[in-house]
Amino acid sequence: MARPRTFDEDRVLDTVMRAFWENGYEATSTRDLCEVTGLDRSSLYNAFTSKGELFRRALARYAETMNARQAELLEDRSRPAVERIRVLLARIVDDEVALARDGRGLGCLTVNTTVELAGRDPEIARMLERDLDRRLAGLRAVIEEGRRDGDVTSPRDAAALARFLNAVIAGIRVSAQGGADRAALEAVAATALDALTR
Amino acid sequence: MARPRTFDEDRVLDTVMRAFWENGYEATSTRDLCEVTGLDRSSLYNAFTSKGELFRRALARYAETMNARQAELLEDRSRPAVERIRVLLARIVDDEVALARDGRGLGCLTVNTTVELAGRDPEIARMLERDLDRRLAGLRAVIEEGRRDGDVTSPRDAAALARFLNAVIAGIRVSAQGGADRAALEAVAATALDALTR
DNA sequence: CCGATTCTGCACTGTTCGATCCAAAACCAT
DNA sequence: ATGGTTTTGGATCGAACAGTGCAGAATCGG
Repeated sequence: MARPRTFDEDRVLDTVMRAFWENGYEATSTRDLCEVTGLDRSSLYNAFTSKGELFRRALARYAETMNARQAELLEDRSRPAVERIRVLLARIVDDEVALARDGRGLGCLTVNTTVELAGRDPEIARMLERDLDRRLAGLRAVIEEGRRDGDVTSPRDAAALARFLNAVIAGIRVSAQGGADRAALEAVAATALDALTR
Repeated sequence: MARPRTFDEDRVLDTVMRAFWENGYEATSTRDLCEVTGLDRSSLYNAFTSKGELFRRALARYAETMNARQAELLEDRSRPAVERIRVLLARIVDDEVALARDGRGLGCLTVNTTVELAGRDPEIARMLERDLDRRLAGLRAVIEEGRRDGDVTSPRDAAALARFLNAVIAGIRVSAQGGADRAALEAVAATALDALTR
């Protein structure tokens, strides 16, 4: 063994993730990353090999964290299934409002990355696709549960409704980045629920 | 008068717009723009002053074109109002499927720009906001019409439903960029309509 | 305390970036 | 044709980019 790291890898990843989240991949330079982490470029490259790899690590961590939070909420048996969906949407709205800067939400790193990179980076596209599949599966499970409870009255199949919810969530995120205020975002969320409980 | 342009300004703007649309603002270099337009950098700068200005011109043209297409459709009195909304969503799905490359949609330049630039470029944010207001107004008008016809049965106010539709459209666009196929996009569109006609 | 190993700071690489300069070519009105 | 004006291509600018090499500092097992 030899000289140990002076930084915590996960803490650095969180900081880096935030920078990419706020400004996107292309607009964030390795210098920017040094500035926000307080590390030198050597240390960064020594630990993460390249800007692209660092981004992939940060994206993976983001997806992991967010998916865990969502799963925890969606699998909470103490609430009816439809109520869990309502709370999920409410939390997304809350997050967008809370993280807003200059009246604009931050959006979601996976949505932002889908828009910026999925079309020209196959590896990123693959990561996003796996994450999407997991999220859709989680949503579908809750929707089926809600249907058994009698709360989800829409005749559409659960996969379609899951797709719909996922699209609405992306739409809420983009709307927040476009400057929509809390009331507008809540209206979108409430209307989306109407489609499930019609 | 003196030597005239050898290129058509609008044709160049269309080509440039397409490049920005496909790869984003940051990832498109002025060299790339020269390549796709066949022009030299001098000509580009002489006609459009800067990369940023060129982008703004291309974005304005995109928003103008798209808004005109949408307005034409939404104001078509030969169809019931709700039917017009259905056709609008169908066209968006069609476009995403038609313009797809490697199984991924192109998305929408205004959505892409909202995600990439709205948070850190106030002038772009202003442009997008004006465009959004116009689109929301158009949607609201059709929704109110549909309500008078008795087809829009949702009790939510028209502004909220317009916000909802706009968010769903963005969600469809992002989903297409994420690799969703035609069936998935159509499911999202159909489910969204359920919320208006519940 | 020492030797092996790893990390860190700084200088530096070559490349590409957006943007500019200038001379030559092209055009129009007269 | 000629003069005035604009466009065009090519060279070039300084700055910023992602990434590297290296010397020395730091830390471990022994």
